[in-house]
Amino acid sequence: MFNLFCITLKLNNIYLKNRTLMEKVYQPSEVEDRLYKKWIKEKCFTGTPDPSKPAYSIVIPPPNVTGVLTMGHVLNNTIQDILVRRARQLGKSVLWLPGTDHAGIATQTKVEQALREEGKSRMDLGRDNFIDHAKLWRDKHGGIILEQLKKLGCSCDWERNVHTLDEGYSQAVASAFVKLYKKGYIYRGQRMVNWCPASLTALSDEEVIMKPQESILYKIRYQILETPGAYVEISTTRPETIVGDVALAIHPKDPRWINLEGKHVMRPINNQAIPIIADEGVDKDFGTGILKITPAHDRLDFEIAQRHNLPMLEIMGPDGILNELAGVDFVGKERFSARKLIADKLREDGNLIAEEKYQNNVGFSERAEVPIEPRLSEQWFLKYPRVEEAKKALKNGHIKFYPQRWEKTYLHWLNNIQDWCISRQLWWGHRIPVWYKKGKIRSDPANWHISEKAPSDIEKWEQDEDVLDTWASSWLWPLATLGWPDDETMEENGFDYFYPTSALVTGPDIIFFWVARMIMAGLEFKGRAYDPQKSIPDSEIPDRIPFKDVYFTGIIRDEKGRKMSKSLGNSPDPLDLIAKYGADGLRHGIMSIAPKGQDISFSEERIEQGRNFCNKLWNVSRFRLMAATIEDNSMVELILLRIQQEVLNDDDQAILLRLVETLDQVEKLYGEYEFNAVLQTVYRFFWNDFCDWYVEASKKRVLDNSSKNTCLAVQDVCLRHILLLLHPVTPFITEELWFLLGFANGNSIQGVPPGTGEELLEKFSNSGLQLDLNVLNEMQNIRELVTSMRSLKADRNLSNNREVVFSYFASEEKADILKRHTESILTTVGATALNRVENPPSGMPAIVSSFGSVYLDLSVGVDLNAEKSRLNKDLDNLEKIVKGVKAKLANESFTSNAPPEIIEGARHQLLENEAKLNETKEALTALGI
RNA sequence: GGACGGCUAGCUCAGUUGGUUAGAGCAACUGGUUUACACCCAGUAGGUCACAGGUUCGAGUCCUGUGUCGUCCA
Repeated sequence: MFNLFCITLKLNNIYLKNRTLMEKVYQPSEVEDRLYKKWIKEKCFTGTPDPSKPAYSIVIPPPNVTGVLTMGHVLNNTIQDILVRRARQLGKSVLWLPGTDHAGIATQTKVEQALREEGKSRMDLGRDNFIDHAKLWRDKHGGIILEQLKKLGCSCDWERNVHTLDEGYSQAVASAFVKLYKKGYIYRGQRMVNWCPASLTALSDEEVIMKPQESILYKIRYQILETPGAYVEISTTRPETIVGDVALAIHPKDPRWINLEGKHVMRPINNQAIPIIADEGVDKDFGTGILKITPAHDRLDFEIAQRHNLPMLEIMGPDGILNELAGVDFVGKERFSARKLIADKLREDGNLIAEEKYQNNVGFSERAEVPIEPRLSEQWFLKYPRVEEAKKALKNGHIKFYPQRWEKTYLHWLNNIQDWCISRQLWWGHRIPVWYKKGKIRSDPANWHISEKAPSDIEKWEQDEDVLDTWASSWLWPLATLGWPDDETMEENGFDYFYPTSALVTGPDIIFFWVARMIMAGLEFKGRAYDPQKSIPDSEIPDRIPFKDVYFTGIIRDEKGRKMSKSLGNSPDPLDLIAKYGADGLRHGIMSIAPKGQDISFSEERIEQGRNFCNKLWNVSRFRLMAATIEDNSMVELILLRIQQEVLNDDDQAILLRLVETLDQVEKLYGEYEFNAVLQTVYRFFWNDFCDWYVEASKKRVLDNSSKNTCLAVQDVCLRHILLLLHPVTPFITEELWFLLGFANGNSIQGVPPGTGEELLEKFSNSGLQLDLNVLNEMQNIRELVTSMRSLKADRNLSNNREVVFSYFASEEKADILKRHTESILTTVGATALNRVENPPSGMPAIVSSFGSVYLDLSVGVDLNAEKSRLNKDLDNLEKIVKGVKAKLANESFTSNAPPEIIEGARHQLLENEAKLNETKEALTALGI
């Protein structure tokens, strides 16, 4: 029995010992996985409406369900995680709502590609089978990215995860379509659209990327029928469309060609007489000023043809292959080979006058990366609702953009807005909720059934085959993820509490695709319905907008400045980086190089720095634990109780005052989304002030029982706040240390506010601690002195751990200050003595400081020439400064115009530098040269 | 063609209403195994702030123009 007791005790001791024995190098992987599991288990990320607290909500920009994590995601989601974690610390009730996007074209393309590898096409499967197949594929590959986000530490409410093809979401999409249709915003029409011959679908203008291309400009002659032997000349980059020509056009005010109007020319391919017309739309300055009109294959030509009642000759199929109307020679030819064939034929017939290299802009399909084809087709279009209100929401400051400059881009797009082609000839997506009477003409609205529900006599109807543009579902994201439009679901999800969301974090590349459209959707759908002709009252705008702040991140580029993309293969795998540097290291690294809205050039070295930072934090905590066991650190007030005012020295006061400053600066910077400045500020305080100075200076004091407790308590106060300030950026290590250093008392760091500088000062004074503000400036001078003294040693090749003796020559007043700081000076410089002398000693290397001259006592020989040249260099610099400031002060317009504090500063600067100048001269003399 | 952004140390970037001698990290170089950390410490060197004008007592900062790289729109 006794033995058993002993064994248990022993085991307990080992356990306790292991718990406080920290690894020499921080090992993130075990910590991160363990803590994430704990947080999930304790439901720390659950977003619950709590009327007693302010709400804070963010909806994730839904990544493509079948995508994988990229560096862009890392940046974007780290920022969101920082925001929500900070909000939790500040006592808000927080929801970060995650989800994924079905990504219509992108996913369908991938699935079809996989099918092709099996030798099948989607047509072989049929629509229903294909969709089942795609769903399986989605479920297999989908969600990988969500698991990756968890690895990164993202504190989303995973139980709320939404996918755009979920049933509820799909109903929201259908409902929005019906509502918009009923209000007259949606119409069906035969229009010129951007057609992607690879994906076989229409695209919106936003999905077309204009790229400059090296093309050939073909100059072609057409014979004028009314005057045999006479020709006109036109220029085109697309000769294959000649077979679809129905006219030539001139500008009505072009004197060169006005007499041609009404005459006819012979089309040089598939010979046929076509008229010459005059239209304002013709560009007089392009080529000869004569335009060939191919109405079915060009946007401008289509408009001109409509004005002149010209026939639409469609010569190309949806797949970009020429049809029988192109004539027997060209039917079945692909568009680019047809271009060559037709050019050859023209050349053969002598109708091709010239071929010139020509750079023009060609529209490419964003997804399929092939040139799009303007094509006449029947599609559904949306006339955007609430365009004016969307402008107003920004102009009146209800929505704020960070950085602000993106406002211009947003407003410019809204000012030039075009109707949105929302139908896509795909299967993967939200099927358009429109049914047509079987056997009747589809273009007649009398034969339409437009509703969220299929008609009851479904056998007499057939549903529109098309699906909606993915963005026409994701523009409802903030609404539908919170349950809109179903009242009961909205109530369940806390819609009224969490909407409008607090912030949106996204890239400026989707400002039109997504941001602007979400704003319009919010304005249109949130709250009561307004007649399209009636604008929404200003007072309602703040409740309807989907988010208040929009933070646009930069684009991550590689070392060569190229955008990181999967196709270039220049993006590292974030999971590899996490394995190598820890999620905290990655987060810290990426945030430290991400200035607000500026592009980021990625380099792995930065991530390494993030890891190093974590390791430093780990080790200084380890050092703290080695100095003494932790007492009750669960409240600042308890830590402060251990500080004795009479023991508190200038180092203590200075670091506490710097902490107060840092708290205020960081608070301000978080509010301005200046994350890299947050990190810079914390870095300076933590590394330069706390580790490099305070901890070093206190090493001896910790060994002295009279100062030990005070000194460690000051360290604890600093560490506690450093952890709190950093927690949003590096959640794992801060939580781990929060427990190890005894701040937790069983509770997570997550809900603890860092507090403001003012609050901390109040706690100091409540604990009877007085801090002298003058100490900060004085410590700055002391640290500069220490740097000079170290430099003096280093110049003599004395390693910083070699202890030496210094003496100084200074006024009574300065000497008093130096005496107060002797201990930390000796510790930090590595010296055994700092003695005041009555006269400047000769033959010793010296430095001149704001406290007077300091001499290094050397038993070893002094290189007099080296000393002399060093001091002369200082002298030159000082003379330059003194001369400059003197000139400034002698300038009457300066002394009469500049503010008093600037003049005072200049006078002070002059005095100080003159004193240094004199002392440097004396030091030179003292060297005896 | 229009709009916006960048150009500051070898590299990546700070520099917030114009105001004392322009800062940091990395890299380089020198020295260092002092009871935290070599993922570290100390020190050194390195910049005519893209260029040209202008405003001002004073410009990296404001204005005009130019160059250059990038993004978006047409």
